[in-house]
Amino acid sequence: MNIGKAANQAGLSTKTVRYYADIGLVLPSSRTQTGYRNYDISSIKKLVFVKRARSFDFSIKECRELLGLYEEKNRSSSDVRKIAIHHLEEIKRKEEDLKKLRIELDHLVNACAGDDRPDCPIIDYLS
Amino acid sequence: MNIGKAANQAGLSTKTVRYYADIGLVLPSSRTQTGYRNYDISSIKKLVFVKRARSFDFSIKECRELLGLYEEKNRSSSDVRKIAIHHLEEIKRKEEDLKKLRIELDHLVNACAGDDRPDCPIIDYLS
DNA sequence: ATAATCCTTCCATTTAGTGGAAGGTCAAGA
DNA sequence: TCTTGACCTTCCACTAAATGGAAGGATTAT
Repeated sequence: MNIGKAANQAGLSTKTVRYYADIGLVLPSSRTQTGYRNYDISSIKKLVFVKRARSFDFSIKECRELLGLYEEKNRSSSDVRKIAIHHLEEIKRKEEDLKKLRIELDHLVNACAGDDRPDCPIIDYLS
Repeated sequence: MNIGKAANQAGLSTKTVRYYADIGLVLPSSRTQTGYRNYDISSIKKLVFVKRARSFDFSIKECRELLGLYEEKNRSSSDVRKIAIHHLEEIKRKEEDLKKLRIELDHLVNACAGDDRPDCPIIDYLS
């Protein structure tokens, strides 16, 4: 399968699939004599896997690890879980941070008249 | 004041302060004959302002706008509020996204035994 | 005088792609 | 068979917001 079709199947852009090949994350199964990348079922499954993992905001590095475990049939689920928990903690931290920001910014926005006068609690707070 | 002291006052690294000067966000008030950047009180206040705005996750572009309004004494607070509201919406969206991710990933992590067997709901979900 | 600690500029690196240019390949229709 | 359009290739530049480091000049302290 050409890169275009493969990308389509995986819901990725050709640019992204080429990028994943460049960084050795998901290699095409082969190349044609004229240099076109070929993707077989197995490699497309890997593209889909990465696409899903990325949608969970796993980094490329983590995707690489998960993909390794995905392929390793005698893996330990604890290894997968470890990566997921670490990422989950990261997500929780970010969520907390955003929540704090949101609450504080919400206060400021509510305190601001938002009219044509210059007085502004938002500016005051930042000053 | 030298860049080192200025950065210290503002709670930023010299690298960052130099970067802000490079991109024209906060320029030093002058230069010595030998090329050292000078920061006066006013420019240090701007550094602090940017530092606080950045801590709210305002982008550099937004910081530039806010800084402009900060300096414009006959501003309308509505202009400030507009920027803040826009940013607030962005934060809310990100927070929502993270929440969804967190809940879903939490389910997966809980469903995973995390032992030495290969069976793994996390891998299954991504496959 | 010299050493330590500043400061300068410039270049590379980070993340995860995206955009575009220049040019080769392939399949279909006239 | 030729051409046209839609593929594909590689390579380079750009994004955001810094950060790290190298090479070398300036200042301060001993």
